[in-house]
Formats: sequence, C-alpha cells, structure tokens
Amino acid sequence: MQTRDEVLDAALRCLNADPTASMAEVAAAIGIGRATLHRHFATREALVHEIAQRSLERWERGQAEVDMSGVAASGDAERIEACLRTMLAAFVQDAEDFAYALSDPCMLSQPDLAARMAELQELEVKFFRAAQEAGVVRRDVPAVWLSHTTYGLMIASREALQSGDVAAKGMADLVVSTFLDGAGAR
Amino acid sequence: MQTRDEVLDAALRCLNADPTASMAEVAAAIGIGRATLHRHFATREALVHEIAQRSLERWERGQAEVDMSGVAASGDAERIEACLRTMLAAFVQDAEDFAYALSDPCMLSQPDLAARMAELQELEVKFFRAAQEAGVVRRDVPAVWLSHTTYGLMIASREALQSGDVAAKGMADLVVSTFLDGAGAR
DNA sequence: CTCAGGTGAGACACCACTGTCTCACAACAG
DNA sequence: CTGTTGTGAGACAGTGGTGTCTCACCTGAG
Repeated sequence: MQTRDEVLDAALRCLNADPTASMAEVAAAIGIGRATLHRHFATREALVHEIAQRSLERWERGQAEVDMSGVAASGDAERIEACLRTMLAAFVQDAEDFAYALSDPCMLSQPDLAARMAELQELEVKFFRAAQEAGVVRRDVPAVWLSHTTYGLMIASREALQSGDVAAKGMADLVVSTFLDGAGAR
Repeated sequence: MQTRDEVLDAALRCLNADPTASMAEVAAAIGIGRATLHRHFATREALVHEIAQRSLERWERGQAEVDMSGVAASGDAERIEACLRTMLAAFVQDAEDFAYALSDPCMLSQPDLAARMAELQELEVKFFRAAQEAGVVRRDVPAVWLSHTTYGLMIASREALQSGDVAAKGMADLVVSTFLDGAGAR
C-alpha cells in the first residue's frame, strides 16, 4: 500500500526517464495496477498536472526556505550572496523534479500552472535585480537573463549527472562557481 | 512544389513548437498533404531521424567551419579563444534546431544518432581541454562540464528568445559573456 | 491536344492508449 | 467466522494516430 506521495515520486521518475510512457508503463514502474493508478488519478492529465503542481510547490518552498524575497528586500549583499548560493545548490538537488515539470508541453498549456510558474519566475527575477543593485551580480545584463541562466545550468547539471560525467558530490559547487565566476581563466 | 530541405525546415519548426504534433498536423504546417509527407518519409520515425541527422550534420559543420580540432591542436590561446567565441555564437543561432534534436527521446534511442552525437561531443570536450591547457578557460573544472555548460546556455538562450525576454540582436554576445565571465559582479 | 507524373483528400485497417468497469482475491477488523 | 475495503488482472468501447492505398485533379512536357 503506497502513499500518494510515493506514487507521485515513482511516476515522476518513470516519466523523467521516458516522457512518453503509457499509463500502463507508469503503473508498472510504480508497482501498482493500472486500475489503481486510475483510482488515484482519474486521467493522465490529472497525474501530470499534479506532478507539475508538486514541482512548482517545491520551487515555491525553496524560495520561502531561504526567504528569497525578504533577503532581496534587505539589500544586504552578504545575505543576498549566501541566499543565491543556497538556491543554486537547491536547484541542483531538484533538477530531476524540475526537468520534467518545466518542459512538458502539456503542463505549459494549463493556465493555472503556467500562471504560477510565471509568478515564481518573476519573484526570482526580482531577486536577481536586488542582487544587481547590491553589487552581488553584474548589472550589465538583464536580470531575467540571469534567471534563464540558472535554468540552463540546472539542465546542464542534470545531464552531467545522468551521463556520469560529474560526481554528484561536487555538482552543486560546480554550478555555483560556473554561474558566478564563469568558465574563462582567472 | 517544395524541396526536401524546405519540407524538413517546416517540419522542424512545427515539431519544435509542439513535439507531439501528429503527422497530419506536421503536413498541414508544411503546407502539403499527409500522403505527400509520407511519400517523402515513409514513417514518422524516418522524419524524426532525418531531422536529427540534419542537426548533427549542422553541428559537425559548425565544428569544421571554425576548424575546431585544428585550432585546438595549434595550442594557440588567441586562436582558441576566437574559435570558442565563434562557436558559442553559432550555437545561439542554431539553438532552435538543436533544442528539438538533442532532446527528443526517440532520437537518443537510435544507435547511429546517439553514437554520432557522442563523437561530436567528445571532439568538443577535446577542444575544451586544449582551451584549458592554453589558459583560455579555467582548469579547475572538468572539461566535459564546460561542454554541458555550453549546452545549458544554449537552452537558456532559446528560452530567453522565445519568451521575448532578450533581443535576438544581443543574444550571442550575452551567451559568450556569461560563459566566459560568469554572472558575478566584477 | 495527349500523356506522365505529382498531389491532396479521403477511406480504410490496424494498433496502442485511455478511461471504465467487473470480478476474484487478499487483507484486515470485529 | 463474516463483512468490508482495496487491489490487480482482464475485458471492453472509444479515440486518435499511423501507414497504406485509391482516385480525381492539376501541371508540365512534347
């Protein structure tokens, strides 16, 4: 007897590995019957919707845990930088969750999800603006580009981990360092 | 009467916008009948395979145009840096092509395509190693990570362009700058 | 003009997937 | 023991997509 969370976890893993997996395949990956999966989620759409919802909530929780908006409003460079480092590291941890949720075409077509996603991104952009004003990050690029960059590095970290090119242990530090310092020689 | 290339271009655009588009939808987007599309490509798989093939060829051509391997072998820091900048800019130009081809699950399961992709990536990693030895990029990160980073930034640039957050005109410079200098304040 | 070749619309068979439902069975509580 | 609840396997209907094929029509060459 699995909890709903366990079901969702396993479903996410399966769909991450193969976004085209059928409900029968998802059910098998979870270790339950297809009828049971349908009892949890009436439709495939409902399942995907809830997975995406969870990822957005995770994102939101991440922002709240480091009090991203509060730190941004403080204008304190040290706090902002610490907050940024923590968030980047958290993105690496959550890359597996987000990769599916943020790229699935079905999700982006759901108004509630797309709206929520835009809100969270806007909050993040505000944080980067504050980081610019505080002198933590460069001011000569659009703040929204910095948000896209973190997304790109999150995708990169996911791929590097999947292919075994980089050890999980140092991944977060690598992302933080790459984001802040770039790849050019010092 | 459209050429095969025009058909492929239009198909790629359609599938980029909606990877789940049916053959009927792809044909309509191209402006031809479905039967005609099938006359060009016997199966959906054949179409996708050829699109991916084209993207890989484009990637390969990009490497050849700047003589990436030759420049790497020269060990000349200035040439290597110029080559790197050119390639990064080219990635931004080609992001729309690559985004679909490099992420489609079907493609990654085709042995010939996956093998070719691995070869091209290995050549790129070799280039980054040479760039490290020449003192162009930092040596304290795995060269293969630099390859993943360029991929991540390519994805980021595609998203930024799609959402209209960044103007196409300055996109390439932004990617180059972000890659080399990072986001941290100077 | 005729003929050949290409095209798009539409029909058809097949298939995989989805959603729905039944039923036998297992587990648990009283 | 009985009764209740939950489960998985399997059957079924419906749907959308795929591949295949036919045919009327159009275009271009001779």
